[in-house]
Amino acid sequence: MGDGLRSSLHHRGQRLTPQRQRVLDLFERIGEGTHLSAEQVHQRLLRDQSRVSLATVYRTLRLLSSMGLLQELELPEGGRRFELASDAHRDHHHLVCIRCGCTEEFENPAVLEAGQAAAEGRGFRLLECVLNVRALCPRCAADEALELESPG
Amino acid sequence: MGDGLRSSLHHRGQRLTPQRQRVLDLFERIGEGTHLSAEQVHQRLLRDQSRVSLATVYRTLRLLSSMGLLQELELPEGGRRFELASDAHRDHHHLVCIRCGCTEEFENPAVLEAGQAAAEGRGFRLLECVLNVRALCPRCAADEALELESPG
DNA sequence: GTCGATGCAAAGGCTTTGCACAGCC
DNA sequence: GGCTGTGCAAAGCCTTTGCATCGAC
Repeated sequence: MGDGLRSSLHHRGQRLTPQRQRVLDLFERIGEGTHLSAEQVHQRLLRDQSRVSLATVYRTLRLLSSMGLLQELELPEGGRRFELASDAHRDHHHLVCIRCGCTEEFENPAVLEAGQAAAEGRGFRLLECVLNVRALCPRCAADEALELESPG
Repeated sequence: MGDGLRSSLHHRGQRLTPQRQRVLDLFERIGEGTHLSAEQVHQRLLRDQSRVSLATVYRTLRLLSSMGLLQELELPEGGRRFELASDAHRDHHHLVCIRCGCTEEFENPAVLEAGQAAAEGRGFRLLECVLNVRALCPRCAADEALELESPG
């Protein structure tokens, strides 16, 4: 545990520090489906008695993303968020409620195929294929229907 | 021209101002495939002798997006950008070069179907379905290959 | 004439950066 | 021991907001 990270870093002439280890540990502990902002990562580490400065959290999130260990979500609402990017979990997509912010994940090979077709047809080399479905979750859809009946 | 916008605004108790007209005009003039940031909108309007403050540009972009006349892109790199959201142009997707930022658009009904299936399966009400494909364009892929051969 | 919209400048949030010191290799 | 990484605070960027004035209806 941690040696994979260590050697990946060494290949790049970089070092394994306790801070980097703690950030990656956190994401591994909370599992694949959870999306955290830099601020949330910072808060959780403080709660765990792991003192890491916010600046280092930002630097580490960028580093781990560039190494492919984390993945940045492309959801404009609510700022940048990151999640673990495990192989088993790659090419999954997000269903986001625009009202309460809750997210569900799903997979569908047709999406990757569509991205590949588009990239190949234009001579692009595909790197990543991200589908975001914005929607209302069942609860928020019900709430909204109520508000339309009796506004105010 | 402009009366559709006027009556849409009046329905909401809002007014058609020259500034709002100018922003929408700009997007209609440049066509569907072009994505502009708030700053770029501001610059173009200045160039056209249409004096609109940057604050108003921001307010207007948000307004027109909430009315469904513009659509915000979800590309983290390079800040928020907007494009015209015509019916004929809905449900198109973006192929983005992460190196030079150039974008291509494409359509593929399989993407919308995937989004609909995910939403329906979980009881969500689908609003929008956005696929972003990150890739290297032919030129940047070639440049990168060269750099790997002879770094520095 | 009223009430919403604009322009300006200041404030705000989030993120990055400069620098001295700490600590990994 | 050298050189990368950290922490802190300051700066930076993009966006929003308060307020007086303007102008659409």
